[in-house]
Amino acid sequence: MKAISKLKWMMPPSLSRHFSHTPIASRNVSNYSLSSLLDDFTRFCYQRDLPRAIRAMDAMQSHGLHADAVTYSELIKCCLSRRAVAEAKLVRNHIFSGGYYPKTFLVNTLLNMYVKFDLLEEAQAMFDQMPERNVVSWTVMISAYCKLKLNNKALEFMILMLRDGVRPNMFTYSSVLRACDSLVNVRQLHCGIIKVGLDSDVFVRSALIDIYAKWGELRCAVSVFNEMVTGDFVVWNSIIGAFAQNNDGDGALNLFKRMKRAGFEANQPTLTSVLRACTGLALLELGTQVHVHVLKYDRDLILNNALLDMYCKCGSLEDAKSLFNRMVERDVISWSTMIAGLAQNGYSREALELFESMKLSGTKPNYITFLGILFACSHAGLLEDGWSHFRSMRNVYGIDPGREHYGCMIDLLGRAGKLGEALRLIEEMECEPDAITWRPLLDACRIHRNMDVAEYAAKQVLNLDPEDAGTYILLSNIYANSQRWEDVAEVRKTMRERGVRKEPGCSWIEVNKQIHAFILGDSSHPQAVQINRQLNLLIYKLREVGYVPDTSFVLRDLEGEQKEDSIRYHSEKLAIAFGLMSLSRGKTIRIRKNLRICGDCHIFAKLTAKVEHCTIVIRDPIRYHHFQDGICSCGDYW
DNA sequence: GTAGGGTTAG
Repeated sequence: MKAISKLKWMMPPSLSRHFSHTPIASRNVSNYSLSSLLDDFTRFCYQRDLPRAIRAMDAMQSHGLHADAVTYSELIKCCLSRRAVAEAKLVRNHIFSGGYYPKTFLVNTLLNMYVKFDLLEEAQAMFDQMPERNVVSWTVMISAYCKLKLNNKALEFMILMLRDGVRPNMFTYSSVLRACDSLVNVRQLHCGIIKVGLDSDVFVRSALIDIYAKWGELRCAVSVFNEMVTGDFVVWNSIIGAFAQNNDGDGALNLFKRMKRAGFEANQPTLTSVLRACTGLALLELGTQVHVHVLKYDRDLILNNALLDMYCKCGSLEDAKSLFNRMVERDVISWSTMIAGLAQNGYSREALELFESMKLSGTKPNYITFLGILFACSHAGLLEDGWSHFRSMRNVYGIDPGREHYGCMIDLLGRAGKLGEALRLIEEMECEPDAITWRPLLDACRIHRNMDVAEYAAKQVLNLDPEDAGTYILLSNIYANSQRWEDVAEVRKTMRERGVRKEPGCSWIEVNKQIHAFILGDSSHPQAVQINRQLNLLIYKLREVGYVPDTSFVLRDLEGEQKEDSIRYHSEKLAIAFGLMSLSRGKTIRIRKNLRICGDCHIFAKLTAKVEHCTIVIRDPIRYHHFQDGICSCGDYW
């Protein structure tokens, strides 16, 4: 009897057709109790009643009884959904306690279970012992390695699979695409996909769009998207996310409109991508509009985090703080976003206080949290706090400081004028210093006018990043300051030879949900004449209260020979003038720019805020300046 | 029957 019940499920396919699948009870009435044991087990499995199913399984085991593979797979699903690892192991042992090797499909289910429980080594051991592996077995392993970002391993498995004569299907491709660590890889796989006609599968399509976007090939992503005949909302989300990721906020927003016109409703991932696009463009008005859509998902953590970031990046701290306080659930990302947001907007003390609340709340800070903390310390010149948080990273939280943390500390020491200590810290670093490490030291040298260290630091940056236009200009300015004209000429020659071009200063402002861009001295704006008139008027008014253009900053521009004239038309000044004339009184003027603000524009903005009784927020690539009543939130320290 | 897609902080 025992033997028959075992054979019922473990029989090799070739033999099983010779045996009847008639219930055991009907063959032998005296074994009725065994049959009911099996029935109980089956029922509990399908009812997802894990404790009773396990008890029934124990009882069966003592009689050597086994159920069919589908029932076991139900039980495994139940263990998975309850994250019951110990029970899952009991099930595995029971399944393997028979005389035959279980069916491939059942082992695949077990494999998947190990992977989901992050027991990859055990999964790998089981995979190695499998007498036969089908496309599912291979795909489970490949997608497990993809998820762990062990890309090489995933691609290696793909090759082993092909050598084994198993053909990849759409499941395999949609997983393995993520493992591509070069565009060449993506294209090779794409060829294979087209060859076997799997390019029409929507999963494969969204994976292709995603990976092309990751490698910056938006055009390829768009062609994959355009080939789609039937709509699919995840593919829409992929392409919107692709544009958002590649900093093409306009493209993302246009697609979002098209998606809505095509009759697809925006869900959380869509809205998160759209928010990311608004964040990148600092579109507060549009972002606030998206907030209305988000209300439907007001408990969604990821979406709230994206919204929080949008408010921080748009420099609207009041909205950010009120959202943060309302959030029912907060994770390390919410806290880190809020801390970094406060720090970047000049509220360093508040950022550090929030960090204390975070610790009290029981959320563990991570690598990124500390970047915000150290940024807060460095931008407020809090030397002691900086050191103590920096040391606590390893001592208290077991996080090894990375280059970026060292960069913050070097920034902090450098700004405090401790250039020697900063240099020593670079020498002490365990990781190789890179351009990001040297650049803050270079900035500090400029502030403290230490030409020797500056020259050294600039050369280090250019060794590591020969394309860094800002550093060439800084170096040439340092030489110019010391009247070393031959060296100035040499730097400019190197720049020309290497084809390095200075990015022109550009500022953006949102008026009536339209973005207006201004470039240094640009007169292409339809209202250029009025803007110039407004700007001149403003400068006249500011001179009355003591504004003197600070031409020493002109030295930062290679093209700055015309001195006062060139800074007069810096892009942020044009944007401020335009904001004053087109926004209603009392509305905050929000400007985003691609380069860091110069000292003259900083004074200009402070005085404008005072004279015109308005608030101006300028976001540069690193931080934010809130100008109000003649002062700036950065405390003139940036 | 078992395996696959889109979203958040530097």
